[in-house]
Amino acid sequence: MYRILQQQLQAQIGTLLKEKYEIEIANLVVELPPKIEFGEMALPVAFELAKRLKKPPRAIAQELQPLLAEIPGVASVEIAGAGYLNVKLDRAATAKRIAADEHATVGGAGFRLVEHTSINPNKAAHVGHLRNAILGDSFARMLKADEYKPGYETGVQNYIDNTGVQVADIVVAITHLEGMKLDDVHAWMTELIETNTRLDYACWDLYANVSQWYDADPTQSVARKQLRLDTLHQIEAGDNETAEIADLIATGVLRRHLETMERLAIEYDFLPRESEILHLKFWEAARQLMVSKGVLYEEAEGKNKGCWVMRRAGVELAAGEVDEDAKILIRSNGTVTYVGKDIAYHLWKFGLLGKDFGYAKFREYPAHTCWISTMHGEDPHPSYGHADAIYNVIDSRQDDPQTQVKEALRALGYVAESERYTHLNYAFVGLTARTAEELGYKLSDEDKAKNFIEVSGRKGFGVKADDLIDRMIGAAKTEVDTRHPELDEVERAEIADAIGVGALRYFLLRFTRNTIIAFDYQDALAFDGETGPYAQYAAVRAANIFRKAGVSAEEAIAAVASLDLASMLEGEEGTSVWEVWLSVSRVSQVLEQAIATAEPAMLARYAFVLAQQFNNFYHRHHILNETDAARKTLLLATAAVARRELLRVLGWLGIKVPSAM
RNA sequence: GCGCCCGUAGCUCAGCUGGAUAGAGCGUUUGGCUACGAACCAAAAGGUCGGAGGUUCGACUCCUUCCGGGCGCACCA
Repeated sequence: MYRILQQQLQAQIGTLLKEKYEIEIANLVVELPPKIEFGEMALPVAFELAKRLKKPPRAIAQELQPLLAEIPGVASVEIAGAGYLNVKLDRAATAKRIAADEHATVGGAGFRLVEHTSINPNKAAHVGHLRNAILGDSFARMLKADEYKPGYETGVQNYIDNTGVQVADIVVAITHLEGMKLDDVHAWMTELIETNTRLDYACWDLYANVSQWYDADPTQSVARKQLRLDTLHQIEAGDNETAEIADLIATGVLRRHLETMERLAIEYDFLPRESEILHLKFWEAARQLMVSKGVLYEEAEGKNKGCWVMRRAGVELAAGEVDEDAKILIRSNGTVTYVGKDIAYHLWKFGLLGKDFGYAKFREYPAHTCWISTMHGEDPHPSYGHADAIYNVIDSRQDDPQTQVKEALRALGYVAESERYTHLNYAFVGLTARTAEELGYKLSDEDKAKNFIEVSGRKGFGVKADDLIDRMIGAAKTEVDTRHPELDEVERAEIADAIGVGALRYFLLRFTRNTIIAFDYQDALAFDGETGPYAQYAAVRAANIFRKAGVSAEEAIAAVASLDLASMLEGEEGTSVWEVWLSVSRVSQVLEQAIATAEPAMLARYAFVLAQQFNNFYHRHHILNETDAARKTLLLATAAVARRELLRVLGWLGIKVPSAM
């Protein structure tokens, strides 16, 4: 609702400036004043015009003032300070429009492909992977079509590098350190299932072991590295026992990852795998395209002689100069590099490759199917390689290669596509010294002095995702058990689940993307203050009011339409109620901004502000004891709209509200 | 060496395209539960926004430079 009025104001000023002064301003600032007494919207436009019109800002403001007051919904316009135009809204009329759920819509048509999670399927997921998945899942929820975003179509994919070195490492561990053959691997995996042991956890330790083993004996390290390389090549080639073992392990670990993520309400539509990108010869198609357009060329001189390379973004060369910094896509031995394969994959995402995966069903979620890539798929099947815009949730340490892929698209002439290619990057997750020591890691004095300790899969050092989820839910369960002994075990467990997951999701979302998170168990397990449970609690309290009042939230909201609100929203008491409505009205504005900046943290913070606003209101106005019937109706409706929007925003963040807390 | 990111209260972080007295949470001190359940609310203390210049009517925000910290720059994926 706020956004609608804001847009109207901007449009009105725009035409006014054109008619009166023949001036156009690209970005008309309409902001929230620092204090509610100044009104609901403030325009510093007069300052900007002062110089161009050679008039004092106050005089300009005076000329604009009466014209703005004519906008429907605007109660008055005042001039403040040196020339601010402060707009006061018609509170009663605006509140009724909010109650009727009038709001600006966000977004537009087109298919948006969000890729996130993308964990190497060779060991358990850790807290850094959770940041990726929660960020990606929340962003996908923000984009997904609903009444706020009628146009958006989305697909969520999780890229699986099942033929990379990390999988090769785990295969070396299994075949050489553990001495297993294919049959043994089958037996081992069956045993793990029977003893209820997590495969990805077993691999976590094996991976750490083999990583140390490569360099444990200096006389052997060359041979052991060669073994790793040979293993990798066998896996890439396929159709052999090593590749079969790799597939068994990678698929088993992948299933575990999906289970872990489903605990956090994270689901996927499609799992494209590296093995199909190789075997369906995506790269060959991309290579031909790039060569034909002159983007990929063979280097004849310098250190990269004999390689096929691509120019980096923004590089200008004089005639005859050798581009030593060019990105190598094909090595002199003829093999393709990672960025090369990634370019092929991204051409597919935009439907520019002329090839598609085979699709097979892989996992059934309660409401939909998750598909996986195969050579020869099932029919009928969906297809995801036709995106209008893509969002890749990838660690910012991958900024460089991501830029190369984008540059390749641009150089090939797909400029529009490269502009709709968003690398949704984020800083990594480290551990605080306290948490690192708690996990049994011995720290040097140098480490202790740092703000964070880096996790290391090769050392087997980090916080495993399932361990963290277990502890979050466990801590919530302890609280629920003492607070609600009257509820049965199943219900208590459900509530603890919602709280633990809500706390975890909020904890990893509240930081903006480029903030390095130093993960600390103590901070994550806090359920007070700016946390997920705080926001959930506000929604639960609101729901309790309606249960006791004997009316539904919907009825409470509907009752506002026939109420004379004007006097009830003025004065100190009225303003404290109005402030809740004003906060509530900003949903689409915040959502729009959060999508534009790809920053779910903005919505997370807004959810907290809404909850805070509600809690404040809740203490100040005792709704059920209110004797004035009209006032009680307004207070009930206030709680109802606050709850409605809080639920909406928490839904975009993937945070459920439990039945009780 | 080159590129990108960060430096805001004791701690952890917000601060949207430059706008009014720089905001939260935690922690500290104090007050509030026979309640719409205190996973809450209220109040207080706490800041030369890393330093120095500059642009501007106006700078936490833009530019330059310096200091401090992080990450990335391979015929690894």
